[in-house]
Amino acid sequence: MDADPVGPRRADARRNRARILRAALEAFAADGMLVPLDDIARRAGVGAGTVYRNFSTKEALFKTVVADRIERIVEEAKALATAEDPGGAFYGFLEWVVERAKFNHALCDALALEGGMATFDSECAEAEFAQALATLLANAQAAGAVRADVNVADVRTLMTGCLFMERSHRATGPPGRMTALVGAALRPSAVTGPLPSHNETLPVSRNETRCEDCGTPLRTRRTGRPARFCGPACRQRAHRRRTPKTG
Amino acid sequence: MDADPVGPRRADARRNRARILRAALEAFAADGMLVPLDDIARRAGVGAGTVYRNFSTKEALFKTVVADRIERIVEEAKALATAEDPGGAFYGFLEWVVERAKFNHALCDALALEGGMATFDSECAEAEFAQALATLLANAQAAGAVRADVNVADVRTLMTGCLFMERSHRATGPPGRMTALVGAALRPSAVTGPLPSHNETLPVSRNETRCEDCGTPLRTRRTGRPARFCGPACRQRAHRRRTPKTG
DNA sequence: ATACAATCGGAATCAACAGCCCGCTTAGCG
DNA sequence: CGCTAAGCGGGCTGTTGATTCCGATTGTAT
Repeated sequence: MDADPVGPRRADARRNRARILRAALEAFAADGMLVPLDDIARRAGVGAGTVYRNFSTKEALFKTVVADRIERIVEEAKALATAEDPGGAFYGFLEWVVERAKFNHALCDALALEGGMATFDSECAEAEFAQALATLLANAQAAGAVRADVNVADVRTLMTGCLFMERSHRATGPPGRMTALVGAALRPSAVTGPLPSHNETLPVSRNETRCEDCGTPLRTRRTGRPARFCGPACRQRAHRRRTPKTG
Repeated sequence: MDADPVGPRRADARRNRARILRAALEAFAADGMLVPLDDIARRAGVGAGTVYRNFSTKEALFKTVVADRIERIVEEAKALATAEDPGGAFYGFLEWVVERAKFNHALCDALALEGGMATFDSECAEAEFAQALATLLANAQAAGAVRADVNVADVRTLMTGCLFMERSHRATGPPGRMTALVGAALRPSAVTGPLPSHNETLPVSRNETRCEDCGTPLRTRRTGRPARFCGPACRQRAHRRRTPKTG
């Protein structure tokens, strides 16, 4: 899938591949997927062409680098799966992942990708990660350390959410604060009522299908442009609002 | 600051401005700041030049659109400031904002901007928002509905975090679930220990300054390339890991 | 040392976009 | 109606970044 020639014959080629991987690791960690490929090539001391002889696309390079890091995380999760204190293992793992990924822009980008990281490493790392996390969660729940009404998907989302929050909170608060708060939400003592569940499944498309003024869901319709308001009142209000103040 | 000619003389110009604003609202809501300006122009049925005659830059247009939405939110917050049930007002506001912004990519982009949304609307909307939120929070805390050890910055971050999570959780979970969880974390019953605070201030640069293998913080040093590992062991392990599998 | 094929490097190509410019249109006044 | 400047559209320019190409290098086997 990557079309990466992993075993080049010539020694210099093998050396170059390693330098590229090293440079990519640094560069992606610092700036995420947004680093120009040329920068990586320069840091590695090779030409752009050489990068492409090793990795079919920039994305393939990124995936390779990230998959490697994720494997490390999975390793850790597996190691914790048999810990004597399931609660501690679970919360510790959460904090560990966040703390570790916080400084790695690449990991953040990867973990935050639409639909989790399902697109990575031909689902292998993904599946392993989900499995390992599920085990940690189940153990912790069985031990009564985590409220019973959360599932793996919730935890996955919360994890990437913590990452996101820790990064944006860096300027205004101490590290780990957001993660600690989310951790508190997972403790059984935090249960104050039922969580929203899939009673009424209303799958919403990614695009706006709500009234622009009050947020009410709107029926889709084929009459040219989609409807934008749920009624004349909102259209009116929105219009007044949109009209230039001095008009 | 925007250099927007808000009151064009000619009727058609005024009409065009309105159409642009309308198109921008739709387009930004659907795809955030990443929509090409040409798309907005096309949706509005005008040329790109016309957009630029009304808004000095694409960003100015974006800010105008977003500031408007934020004003609405501030309005709501102010209205709730005197509610008879401060706790309900606070949590309700949180949910309302998330629910409302969830379907608006533009608002998400804006709220998540580095350093909150400080860059918006010449700090006016920003200041108002912070003020209104602080009031809601203080009231709720005074009423014992929110744990006392969180501050406005925390809540701001959590709010944008919920936004982020609700969006990425859309595929795997029911709406509002993440927000409900975070809400639980804010309830006094969730307090299980002290939150991390600014005891030891270790300001970390945005770039990687940690061991690439174990995550330990690294001293900066001026010897050419920055250090990448905290010791030979990690360097070794990382190297083994990085070497092509079949080599 | 020599030949030759694997590799290189980095210039060239291609595609997106933001923002600018200028000749053409047309609203609105007299 | 006819004039005139405000306003318009969309082609043009400049930049950035991914990916490709090919003549110049350089390991390596002999």
